[in-house]
Amino acid sequence: MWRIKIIKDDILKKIEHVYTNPSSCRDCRMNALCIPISLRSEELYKLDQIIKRGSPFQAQQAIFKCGDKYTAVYAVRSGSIKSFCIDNDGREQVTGFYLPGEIFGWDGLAENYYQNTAVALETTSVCEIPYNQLELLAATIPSINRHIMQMVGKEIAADQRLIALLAANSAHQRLASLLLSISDRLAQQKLSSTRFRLPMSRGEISNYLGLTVETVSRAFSHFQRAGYLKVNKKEIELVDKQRLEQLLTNPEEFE
Amino acid sequence: MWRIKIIKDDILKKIEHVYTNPSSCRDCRMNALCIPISLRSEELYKLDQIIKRGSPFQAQQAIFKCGDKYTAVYAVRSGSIKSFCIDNDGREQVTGFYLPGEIFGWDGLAENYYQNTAVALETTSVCEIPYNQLELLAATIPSINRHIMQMVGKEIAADQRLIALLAANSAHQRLASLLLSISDRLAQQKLSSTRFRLPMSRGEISNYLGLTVETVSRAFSHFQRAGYLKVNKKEIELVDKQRLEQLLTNPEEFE
DNA sequence: AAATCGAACTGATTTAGATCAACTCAGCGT
DNA sequence: ACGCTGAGTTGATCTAAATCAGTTCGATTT
Repeated sequence: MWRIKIIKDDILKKIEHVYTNPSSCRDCRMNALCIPISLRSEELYKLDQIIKRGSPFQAQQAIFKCGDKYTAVYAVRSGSIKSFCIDNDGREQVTGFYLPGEIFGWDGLAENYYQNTAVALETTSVCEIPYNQLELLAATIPSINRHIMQMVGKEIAADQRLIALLAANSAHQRLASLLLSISDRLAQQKLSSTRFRLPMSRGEISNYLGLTVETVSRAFSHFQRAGYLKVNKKEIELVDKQRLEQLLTNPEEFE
Repeated sequence: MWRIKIIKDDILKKIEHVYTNPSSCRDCRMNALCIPISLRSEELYKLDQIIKRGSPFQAQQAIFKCGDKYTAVYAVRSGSIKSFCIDNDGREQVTGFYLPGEIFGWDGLAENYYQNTAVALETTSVCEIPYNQLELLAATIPSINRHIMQMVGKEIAADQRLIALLAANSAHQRLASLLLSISDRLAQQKLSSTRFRLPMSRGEISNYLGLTVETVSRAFSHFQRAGYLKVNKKEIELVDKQRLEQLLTNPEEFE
């Protein structure tokens, strides 16, 4: 008991890595998410060939930095990523969180340089997909090209959802929306959608949602008092998911 | 004199249309913006063949609606477009404004259905670029494919800039940022970047910026009093552009 | 020219969330 | 065991922007 307790998160993640690190897309339990289901086996093989699987990143380590030459997009295999840019007044602005099975790094497309910095929130393994090789592959395999466009489209859709959230929603709605989004995305990986550990700090959440830490903290407390969820630092249990969903559609009652 | 004054904007735009409507990309004065400069002449010809140039849209007319099957992306030839979606609580949320030379409609990529509605803000001509034909073209001409990815990348970059704006900036900063953005984009078309007519209403601006009409109106008045610009309904003259730019980087003095 | 209507502006009041200021507590090194 | 540190929470104010309530002005109708 005691022995297990004192093992650090980072070490646990490394152990997990050894047991979950697949050597090919075929074996990867994420593949339904990041690869077209329709891909035939020889196509999958070709995609497999160009993907680089490096050793995992430590917490706080950058996968790429804003201003780096754009060379690849990345799929999260395990762990999680935050992406942020530096805005006009020089402060960090978080633009996205990426969970296993999700692709990040599309922001380099326009200028050939990344517009964001991507850092690991915890020990994180990623698949690196060199972009010029992917481009080549896309030119020969139409289904891959279509899938690429779909993934890029998802990034646009996610960004626009965030715009709508920031433009028109209250602090409570913003936090509820983030929690529900994480819950849904975990469900897609067949993980528990009601009990999970947030990989990011309160500060990162508040920055992402355009709020202050204090407001986010109070929102968490409020939700807990109202019985919608249970919080213990980063551990979250969604008790009344339906209620949280109602909060998004109804600007109405909350006491 | 009198005769000219009573001609409606819409009619003027139609007259303009007759004289500026090009029959091919080669003749279009926007082409430097919406077509890769690197495109060789036979490639340009092929692109030209697939583009449909319909008759102009009236103000308030929809180019496509949210939920429509995704068939094409569009380039603004003249006029302007607003794009909006319906958010959780059923209200309209403006996600973008598009000026001549800009491409809209990428939001259909992920789901094969448009996530937004695009409507003309005034009489507006667009080039329709059927997507499956563009995809075919991209597969055979690498430079077109690269250009497509670049345009999509621009959309992502623009969305992320808006996210940063909404998450971390004051009402004054948001409005200043929009005005400067429009100014820059007009400059790219070799139009006046200091005197222009806003195609959208105060309501549309405020919705886009996540503010109320009153706040936007007050911000305009404030800027005028401070001598940064002159406003007359939708006519804007940027007098002290530098000052507006400083506002974005400095959360400091404003009286 | 009078009446109507809607977009934009302005003033007064309210409020959600920011800011400022303690305080708690888990992890860490010594 | 003993401070030390930094993330997180909580409470007390303050303020930017929302809300509510007219007013102005130009265009449209009659």
